[in-house]
Amino acid sequence: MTEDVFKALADPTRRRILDELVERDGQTLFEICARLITNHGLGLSRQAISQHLAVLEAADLVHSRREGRYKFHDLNTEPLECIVTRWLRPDARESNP
Amino acid sequence: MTEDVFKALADPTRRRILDELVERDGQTLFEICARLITNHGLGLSRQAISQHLAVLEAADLVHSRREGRYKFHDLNTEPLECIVTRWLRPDARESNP
DNA sequence: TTGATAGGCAAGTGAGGACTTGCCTATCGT
DNA sequence: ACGATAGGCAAGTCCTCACTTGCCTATCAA
Repeated sequence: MTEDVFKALADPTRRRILDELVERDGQTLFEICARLITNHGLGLSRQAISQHLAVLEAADLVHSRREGRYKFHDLNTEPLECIVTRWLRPDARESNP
Repeated sequence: MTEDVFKALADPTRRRILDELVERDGQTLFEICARLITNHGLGLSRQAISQHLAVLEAADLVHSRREGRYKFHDLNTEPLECIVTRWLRPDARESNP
């Protein structure tokens, strides 16, 4: 489960997708493709982005809702929190009361 | 630079190494090999662990200091912080005053 | 109903990365 | 000096994964 989060974040393109979703939730596949090409110069096929979104969904970093022929994608940052807490030292560091 | 952090965290074995270092700093290569096999059943070659440590060092997640014929490895959790903050929404969430 | 739009499924290709194996260097104890 | 210990370098294998290509399904507008 949390293993998938690390794999999902390993790819640069997937991180760019999260960058786009953090600016605006509810984007469709085509919108993400367009924004990746205009904002980052990433000229990838639609199918490539679709597969990336599937990986992000499997990692629970992206939630999707289908409406008609559109499928909207929302960012979910919750799985990111356990990444840092995993390697926090038990001994008091800077921000421990 | 921060790109290397994601790549470093992508591998399960490297995450186990960080798990061992968070329990005790200053372990040598052989100590890490031994602990991986006893605590996690990971029977990898010494060279494999050495290469993993090199990746972790390149990502600045591990600092190393050489003393005589020993090389001690210390954990550095600092690069982990920017991972989560990258996708934090500007709009106030739960922990925003 | 027809055409256009939004998305999905499946197989194939190519490159990067994890791991091994073999050999070499450096430091310590006796 | 010698053997033992701790670690490094380099080439080779194998497999995962990112990406493409081709074709198929579903919804909307005219």
